[in-house]
Amino acid sequence: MTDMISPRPAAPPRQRNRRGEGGRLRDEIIAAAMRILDTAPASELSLRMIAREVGVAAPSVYSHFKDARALMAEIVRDCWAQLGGEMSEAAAQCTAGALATLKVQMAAYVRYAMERPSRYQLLFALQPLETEALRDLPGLIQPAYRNVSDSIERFAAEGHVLPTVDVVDATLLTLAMAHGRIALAHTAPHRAGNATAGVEQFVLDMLDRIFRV
Amino acid sequence: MTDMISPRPAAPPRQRNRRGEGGRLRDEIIAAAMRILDTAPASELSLRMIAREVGVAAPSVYSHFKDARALMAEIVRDCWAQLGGEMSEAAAQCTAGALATLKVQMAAYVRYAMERPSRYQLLFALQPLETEALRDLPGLIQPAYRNVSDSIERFAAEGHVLPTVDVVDATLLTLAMAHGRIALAHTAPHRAGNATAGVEQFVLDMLDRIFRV
DNA sequence: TGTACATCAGTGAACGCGCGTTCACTGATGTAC
DNA sequence: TGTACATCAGTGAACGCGCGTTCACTGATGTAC
Repeated sequence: MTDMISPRPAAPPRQRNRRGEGGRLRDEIIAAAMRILDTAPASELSLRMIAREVGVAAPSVYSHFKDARALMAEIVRDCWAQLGGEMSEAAAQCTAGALATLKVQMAAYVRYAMERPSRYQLLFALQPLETEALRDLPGLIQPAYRNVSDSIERFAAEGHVLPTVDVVDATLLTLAMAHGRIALAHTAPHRAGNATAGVEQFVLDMLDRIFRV
Repeated sequence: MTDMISPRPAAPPRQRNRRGEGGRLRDEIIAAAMRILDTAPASELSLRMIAREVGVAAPSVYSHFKDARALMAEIVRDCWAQLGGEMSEAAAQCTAGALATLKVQMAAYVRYAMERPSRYQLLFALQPLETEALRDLPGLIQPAYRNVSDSIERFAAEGHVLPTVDVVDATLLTLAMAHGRIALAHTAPHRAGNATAGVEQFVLDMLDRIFRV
């Protein structure tokens, strides 16, 4: 009964790209991976599964990615970019002070993590890949990290005293607190307070308390 | 070069248990799993690998565990118990106030997570298992959770005002902060401050600031 | 305008791997008589 | 004290699965003449 999870429906028949447009497949592959992550756990993602979702034979992937690892690395990269992008977008809408901006950014962070759990989990599952393709990890995290540290720096510039010795520590505290709370929610999704709204509320409350105005 | 990770050495020849002592194998299996987790990532743990480490044929495992899932669940269970146990042990040594006890407990938590990263990661990797064998998850986390919430309750009883609305939230904040910081360290192990001592320092500092005396 | 041809996008079959699981079995060891 | 036998601890071979990867290939399409 528990195992009667619906198998992925077969991809619709696909017509091949026109002559100089083979590059489109690359985008289709990434898009298919994202689609899979919307309904399956990150651990199920595989080259063959992605090829199936696109509606293409497995070897076709090799025209666009060196190997499975490179493909996965690219997907991770894109997820980090999405997360950073959504945080920046949220910040851009916010004209209030630094703390308000930080809260808006972190609300976007929480929503990404809670609404696309598999994508979010992939961000921290890169151990097996790390060895080569993701040497530039710091660069990947950068967009998300920067969103937070910029706001905190602005917060300090507004004349507030930080709850930590420096901006780096305050940034780590902010991200650690949010990531930790999210991980607990993901581990026990049905507990009270572990839905998106509850986690978002928790994180925003904590930001208020940590950076008490 | 990167892939030249030493393969696990073959297990020494094993002599079978005596007549009524077949049950010993069960313990050997769990012990072997723990040994594997000392050097391999949690994702590599498998029934066959464990059997190999014990020095026994794969089917032998089935005399003691219903299937691979039940085996994995038992391992997770044991890891939670270890973590809770080490926290309690640390607390027992501490005769000072509630905050000092909490710090000692969380220091034990951080050390477990940093020194046995694969075991720690297994604690939060139970998604695939969760469906049945780990319905009692709250019960598993309990020992670790209880350590923290008991100390915080004592802290409040000492007359201090909590930094959150209630004990539950303060417990979540404490665990989320620590877990999040640890996860960041695990994701980028070679960054400055991400060694055991750095993470422990961070967590203890934050506890001081969160529960500022 | 028609045709030969190079190129491009993608295929199908096969490989070896490690996995979980099943099955019929083996051989040592303790026990009953 | 000796022997037949049941039981127990564990085995070996085989299964199907999905995976990543390789290889030689096919067939449509645009281009050159």
